[in-house]
Amino acid sequence: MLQLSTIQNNKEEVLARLAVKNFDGTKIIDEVLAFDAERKKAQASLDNTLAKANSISKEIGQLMAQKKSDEAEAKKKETASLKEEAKKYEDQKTHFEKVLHDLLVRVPNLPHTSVPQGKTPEDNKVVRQGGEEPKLDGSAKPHWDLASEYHLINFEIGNKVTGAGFPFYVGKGAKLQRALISFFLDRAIAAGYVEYQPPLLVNAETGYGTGQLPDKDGQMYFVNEDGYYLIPTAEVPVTNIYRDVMLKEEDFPVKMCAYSQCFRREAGSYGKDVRGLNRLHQFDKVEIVRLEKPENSYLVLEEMVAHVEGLLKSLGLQYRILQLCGGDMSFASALTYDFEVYSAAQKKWLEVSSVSNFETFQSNRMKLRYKDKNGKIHLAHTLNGSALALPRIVAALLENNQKPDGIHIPEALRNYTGFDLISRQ
RNA sequence: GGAGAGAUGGCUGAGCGGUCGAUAGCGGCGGUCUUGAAAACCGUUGAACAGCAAUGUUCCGGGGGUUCGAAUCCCUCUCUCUCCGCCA
Repeated sequence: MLQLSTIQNNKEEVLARLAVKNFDGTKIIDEVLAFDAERKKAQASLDNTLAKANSISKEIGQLMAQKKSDEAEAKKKETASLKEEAKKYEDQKTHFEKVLHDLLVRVPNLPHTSVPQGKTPEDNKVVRQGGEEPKLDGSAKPHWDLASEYHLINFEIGNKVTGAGFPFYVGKGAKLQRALISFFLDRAIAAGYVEYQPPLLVNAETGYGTGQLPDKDGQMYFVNEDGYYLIPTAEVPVTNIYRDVMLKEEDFPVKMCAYSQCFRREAGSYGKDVRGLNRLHQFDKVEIVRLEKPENSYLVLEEMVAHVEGLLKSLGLQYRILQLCGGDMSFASALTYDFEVYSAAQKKWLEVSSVSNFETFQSNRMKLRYKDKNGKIHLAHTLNGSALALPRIVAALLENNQKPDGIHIPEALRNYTGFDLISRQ
């Protein structure tokens, strides 16, 4: 959530930057400012009333100590009207605070000044491209055919046991999953990230902390009985470890990584690009999360991009890095790079990672702060990225490495899989 | 699931319904002493909001209540611990 001071001091700039995300903030920002003024007024009135009541109470205390109970009784009557007044201002204050918060929580983060204007994925900017285009002949098959031909992934039994979007991984398919997870985690750990295994269910407060709520309510699976949400990404539990935490300057950098399964309802996205592994309700992902001082966060973002890029190079996949345009960015992000790998048999680019700097948007919600050397308190910056999401990596690996004798496993993975070829039985 | 105990400042731990934002110890910071360090001694040391400031208000797990006045009494929720039951 944006800081009130940012909105108060730079209203015009805030509106202009929101417009880059195609968000018309004129009405809501005016409301925010108006309600904040009301809130302050109520607070000031309440403070005055309470100050009066407190001083009378003290006098009563002194009178009682001196056994002057008559005078004390007289004083008590004076406070009756103050109590009512205080109650009134208290209610006002609570009301305005709630309204203000509900408004603020609906305003997206400001995009970084470098973010290009745009409405659709076509407006994203290609930053760079790497890897070689896989050479396949006309008989190349998409991964869903390969998956069934080599008995790696079984969508049908997933349909039967749960529903669409919940496949079973089988045999070498399952092993390949495990290999990728271990490979990604080991690379993150080697880069200095501390591994966490987070809970897969979180409470609503946590959902608000990272910005999924209220924006993405309805996209998360919800366990009604206990009020828990299934996590759409490990970012949610891992970043919230630091909710309501006051760090010291020397605690930085904070580098965390986590493997988790991710659950997404994907409501409203049926029909398009959903074949095979392209879009699932449950999938595996290794996430990297960082907390940083504001002055370092954009350097760190580039570092994270380099880390993800290194993974894709190791796997020998052709990839490109996009800077997302305002319209394609998430609610909470200030700057996002997406990674896509080329799927040779489907002849299209598949998103496999998203690396973002949230600046203080999440930390303001979470009260994630640090004290600098002078004891001044600041909000920390939060960043995260997928490193990497498995399903589309698996899709690209299967498709791009299909040869007449089977599917070849990239060198970097062979220590993890224990095999270098998936062949027909 | 049943029974009981508890939640206080960075940590440990006191706290009678009326100068309690809170005793004390540890830790932190500053100083004295020392060539330097340790020890000892002295001082200092929570946060949020409003205000140029003086200052005021709020915060003793969360929420509600009683009272002129609540860390202290009552209700409720959450969490932690102990015992019993169940269990991968």
